[in-house]
Amino acid sequence: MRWSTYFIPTLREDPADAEVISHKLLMRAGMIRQLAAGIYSYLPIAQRSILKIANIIREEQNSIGGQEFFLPALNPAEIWQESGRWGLMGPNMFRIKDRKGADFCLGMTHEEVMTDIARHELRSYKQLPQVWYQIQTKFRDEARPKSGLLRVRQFTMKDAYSFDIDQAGLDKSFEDQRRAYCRTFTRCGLEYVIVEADSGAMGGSASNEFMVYTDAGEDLVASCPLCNYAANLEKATSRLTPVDDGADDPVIEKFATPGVKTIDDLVGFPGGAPADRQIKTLIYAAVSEKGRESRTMPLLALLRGDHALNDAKLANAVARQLNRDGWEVVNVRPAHPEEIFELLGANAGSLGAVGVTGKLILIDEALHGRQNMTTGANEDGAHLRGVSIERDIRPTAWVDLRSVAEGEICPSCGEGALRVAKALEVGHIFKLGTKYSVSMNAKVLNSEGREIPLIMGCYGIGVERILAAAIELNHDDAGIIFPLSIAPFHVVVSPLNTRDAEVRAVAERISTELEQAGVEVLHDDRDERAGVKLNDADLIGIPLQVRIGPRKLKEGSVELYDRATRISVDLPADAVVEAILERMSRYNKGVPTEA
RNA sequence: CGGGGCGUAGCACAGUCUGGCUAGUGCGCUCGGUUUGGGACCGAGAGGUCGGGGGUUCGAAUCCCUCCGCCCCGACCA
Repeated sequence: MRWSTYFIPTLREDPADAEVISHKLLMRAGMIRQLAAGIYSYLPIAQRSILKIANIIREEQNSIGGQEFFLPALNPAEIWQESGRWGLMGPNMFRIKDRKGADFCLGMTHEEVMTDIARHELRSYKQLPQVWYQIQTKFRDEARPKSGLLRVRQFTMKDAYSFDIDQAGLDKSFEDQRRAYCRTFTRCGLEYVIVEADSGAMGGSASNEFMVYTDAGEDLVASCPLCNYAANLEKATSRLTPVDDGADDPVIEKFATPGVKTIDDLVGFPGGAPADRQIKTLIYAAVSEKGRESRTMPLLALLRGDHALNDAKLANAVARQLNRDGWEVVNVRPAHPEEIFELLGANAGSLGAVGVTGKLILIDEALHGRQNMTTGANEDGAHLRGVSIERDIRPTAWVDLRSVAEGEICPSCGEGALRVAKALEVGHIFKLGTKYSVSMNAKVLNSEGREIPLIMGCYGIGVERILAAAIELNHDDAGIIFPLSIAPFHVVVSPLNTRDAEVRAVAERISTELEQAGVEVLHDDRDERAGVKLNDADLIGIPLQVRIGPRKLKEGSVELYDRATRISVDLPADAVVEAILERMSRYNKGVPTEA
């Protein structure tokens, strides 16, 4: 490919509205341009990388028996209504009407379409298992698109679905995918970690996310440096060191606490208590919907005074309590001050659950067995001490509600101090079970002739996120450093002085020979100064570069430059093709084919 | 949806507070010349509904109203 006629509009300066590194470099390298918030055009070299990533994904899916489909992005409302997600997806789903006024949406994912095919075509356990996937554009009307390609409204996703007759089959399909994901991300040059993840309100059991550690990520991952425990903060747990509560079975005593509004206030208040001897009482409101009906229910969430509530854990716990009789919890939000006063007769700062009955009370497991605690008295300016939890509080359910904190002890090995770091989700696999097969009536006959719902798994990979993550992980002050496997080209051939006929001729010859050997070459035949060519080549991150200058060429040599190390070696001009092939094969051998 | 910021040439920005010459600067682009191993130099040019609409004024990029778009923080994110 000749650079002079190829479209790579590089920029010298960072665009004003780019914040994260991958966004700046994708723009500067001439890979993407923005069309609207969270909507990007992929220019030629980005498209080349994306096709390579997609192809690696495809090869690994095919290797575990996956069969590629291409499904409609445009979906009729009916199938989403059937699965119950037409309402659940809320404003995150793009919705349109056709000319007759019928409702359609743009697919955010394809459980519904796949399940629809499965229920029409799969009849017998003999046809199972099936692993179906596609690589398609997905649409999500994100409330806040951001960070270049990391959080967008239109993106490419590989989504796979497995259909099995039983749990053992699902376990195998899941494990196949897990291994295929490991190989996929490794081949793309990403360092990743597999974490335990929240499977969300959508149900399902096992759930693993594939995360890349980067500050550009939006998730938090807790991991143990001593064992292989790693979990999304929405799921992570830890072991706590016991707190000494002092005297057994004390009596409850009310005491005046004028002006005390927070846990901290009470720590410093005479006769108060340390934070880990207090009960934090938070009031939330759960909004549920059933068809067009909507109702709001207040609830109490109780935690140890120094512990932080995890919103995702609370939302899941509330859904488990309230999702029944067709009601679906759609939002769990902090209660408004008026709602709090109406519920407990006091204002935030003096709230507690002692003596509260007939309300939904969720209590964090870390409070098990605790006594002689201090909490609000449901009377402004007053608190209670000597509260023994099992004796004095009647919770609806004990649940895990708190976020683990850095430094707490690993729940798996019991020794390591957990670390918490930002990470980007590039893949997510989980066991769906029968949620969609039941709601959409996708059944097959088992070996006993009985009709049973298909057991499903679903497995997603964000294609552009792999590209962006690769850049977040591999760059320097000169630009992108692409892994060979997903680089737009393998080699840039740079004649450094295009006025020199000999330099031009050698560049032509080397480019042609490389192409004939199957190497993807970008021949920088532009009439530019050497500095421009070298800087552009570094910026777009092509792994290898052949630099041909008049001085060294007089002695018969050219330079082979390695983008990652920025080291170049002089080689005889007629030895460079072989040297490149050797380096490329060494790289390819370095990539494991088994996880 | 709440809070903050921004919108002037392809890109990055100045000018706006305090209304007034022909709306500037750098990069990029075109032409001519010189130059040629880490984003060259000289000269000459092209390129603008100052985000849209409305208003105030003798006069609006600048002041007022309104709408739109984009970025950041938060909420949200099967």
